[in-house]
Amino acid sequence: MPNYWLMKSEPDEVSIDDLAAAARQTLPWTGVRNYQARNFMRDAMRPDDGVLFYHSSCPQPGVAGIARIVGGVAPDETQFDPGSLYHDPASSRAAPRWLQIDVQLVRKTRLLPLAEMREAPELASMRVLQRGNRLSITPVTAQEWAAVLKRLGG
DNA sequence: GCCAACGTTGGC
DNA sequence: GCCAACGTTGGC
Repeated sequence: MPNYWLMKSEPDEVSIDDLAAAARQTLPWTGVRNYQARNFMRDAMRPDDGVLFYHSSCPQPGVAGIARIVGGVAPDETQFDPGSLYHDPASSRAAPRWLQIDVQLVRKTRLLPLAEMREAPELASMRVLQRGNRLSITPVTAQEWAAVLKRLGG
């Protein structure tokens, strides 16, 4: 049985349209620098898991599309790149600290705004909506997944 | 730009 | 291990 996730991305960096334009509509999810989020990738994410692609830190935050996990985890290449914003000088190829996983577009949807999510009783339990949540990757229950898809119209 | 909330760092 | 200081996230 697949798991479900919500993954935040700043559209200025990687938007749903960037994912749609990528080769095979697939991009490596790089730049995660939080251990809890990393551990989700390492321990719990599996190919074919469902992903709610969420736009954050932008004029219209919310779910912008559906994606899925493809392939397995690998060292996040940006941690080794001194020119990257995500460079981590404390990490090494011998003992990589950060991981990436490939995400493939399933379909772009209408934008489901954060404000609408907050008003929806059936979404009230979503981890991303909990006070103080800052995780860039959060688990989504099967019930929440179904409710979001229903609200997105399919 | 503001600021609440949280995670990390580092001195002790 | 404690905890203050600092940095980051992210909505508004």
